Amino acid sequence: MNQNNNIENVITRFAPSPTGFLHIGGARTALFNYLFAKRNNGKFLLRIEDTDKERSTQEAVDAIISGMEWLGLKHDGEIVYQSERAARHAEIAHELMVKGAAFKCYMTPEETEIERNKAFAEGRALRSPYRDNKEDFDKPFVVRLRAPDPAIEVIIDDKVQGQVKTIAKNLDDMILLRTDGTPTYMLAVVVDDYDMGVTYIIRGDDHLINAARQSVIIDAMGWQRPVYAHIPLIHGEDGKKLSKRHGALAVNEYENMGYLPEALDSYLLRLGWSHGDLDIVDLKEASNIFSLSGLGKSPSRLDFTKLGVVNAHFMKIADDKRLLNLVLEYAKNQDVSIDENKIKLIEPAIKDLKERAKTIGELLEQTAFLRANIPLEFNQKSKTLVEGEGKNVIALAIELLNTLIQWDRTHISETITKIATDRGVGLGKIGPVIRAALTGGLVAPDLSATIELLGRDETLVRLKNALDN
RNA sequence: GGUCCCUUCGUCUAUCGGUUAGGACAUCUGAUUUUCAAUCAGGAAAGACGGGUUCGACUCCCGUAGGGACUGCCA
Repeated sequence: MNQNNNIENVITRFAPSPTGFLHIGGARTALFNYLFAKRNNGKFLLRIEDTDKERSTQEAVDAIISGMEWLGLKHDGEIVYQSERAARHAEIAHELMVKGAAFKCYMTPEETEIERNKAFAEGRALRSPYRDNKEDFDKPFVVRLRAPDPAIEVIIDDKVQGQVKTIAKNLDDMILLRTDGTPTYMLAVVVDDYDMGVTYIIRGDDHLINAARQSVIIDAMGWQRPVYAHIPLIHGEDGKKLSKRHGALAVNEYENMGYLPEALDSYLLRLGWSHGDLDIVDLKEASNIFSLSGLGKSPSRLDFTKLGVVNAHFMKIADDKRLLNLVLEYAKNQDVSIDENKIKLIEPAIKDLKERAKTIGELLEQTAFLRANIPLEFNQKSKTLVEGEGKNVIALAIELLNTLIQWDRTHISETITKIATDRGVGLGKIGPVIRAALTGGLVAPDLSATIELLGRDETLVRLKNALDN
């Protein structure tokens, strides 16, 4: 890629509030911010927006951090905790008051409610009766932003949404400092983004109107506005808002379901972003080509079938040892115990089995034929196959395989063909019988591969057992 | 209620006024076949609706319908 195409001085951030796990929508937002920073050799910062002490929890903070780690979205620098910056936020609020851009509002909650209803009825945003008051009272107060005159147009140039105009009558005198003097989100984001040097803000379009509100603060302070890119939200499979009903919101649930992080990254990337006909793109490649112009304006739906396909792709190219460990871990979570000698059987088989599985869970299922114990449980079909005439086939198989010198699928395949030839029948008569004897009906790879993977000892034991059955 | 955003095959999307509207997944058909997959070949499948602008609109404008967001001393 042409490094000269870099945009200078790119600093992005992901700023989740720790009120729950890292969900799929947040993960995508983080991903876009990460990629945009990487593409431009910039920085990707992480800030925890924990100004709401009631709802923020340490567990949520941990979940977000571990979720991002799992996805491979490493942030630069130290994590900024918004709650630790309250004094700085208050300082700016006071500066805004000095500039006349903010004021003390003494409305009680009841009075506010009445004003709000009035504004609602008039089709405009809340304005405080104290917005022009200069007098100090000995009463509890909040600090509000003095919204621009009603007729003024606040314009946001958004990289995704284009130019979005908001008429100021729809902008409220929003609260900057609560009665207890603590900052609200609206103030905190602006101050933190400024202090952190954030130049590009990529976030959900539920914040689109907030950009207008926040720009009022930025302008009042005489700061430079960041570049905005408001991306559409992700919807559930039914096209409705993503909610718990759709299940699987938290990224760690995807991990538990047996998806690979690089697959989730790749899938999420294509939800709302495109680059011509490119489909499956890994993080490394995306880091070279990601651009804001590839972002779409319309919301997209989650599609687990497609996620499965993408996951299958990444499983095929994943390291076998890593997959083995993931399978073992998955099995443990499912209370499936696998003893050492079975693991020895599974390890070399991963290479073949991963070609046939969409998830780690399916990969575990694929190992079932290896994990089966003697005597095998035969399903109805295989039971019939290993009886009667089938016994002769099995007997011959035992004889030939027993003396086979090179135990690999090529030679095994030759042996099976020989059995068919010896008995004067087609492979179709032989294969199913041996397969039934070896697996009892469980799914398995190609027959010769199955035999190779089972190994000589296990193969012969299973065949003899089927014979004695 | 008000303001803002969105609308191309079932799904993710390409198209940046002129294309037989392309790709991927799913689906269907065929090939392969020793289970289940995988794989290969081929098919069907779309511009929400109604007006404009233009020689020409998926593309630009307006309206309608549908979906979404915001409208907190939450973020």
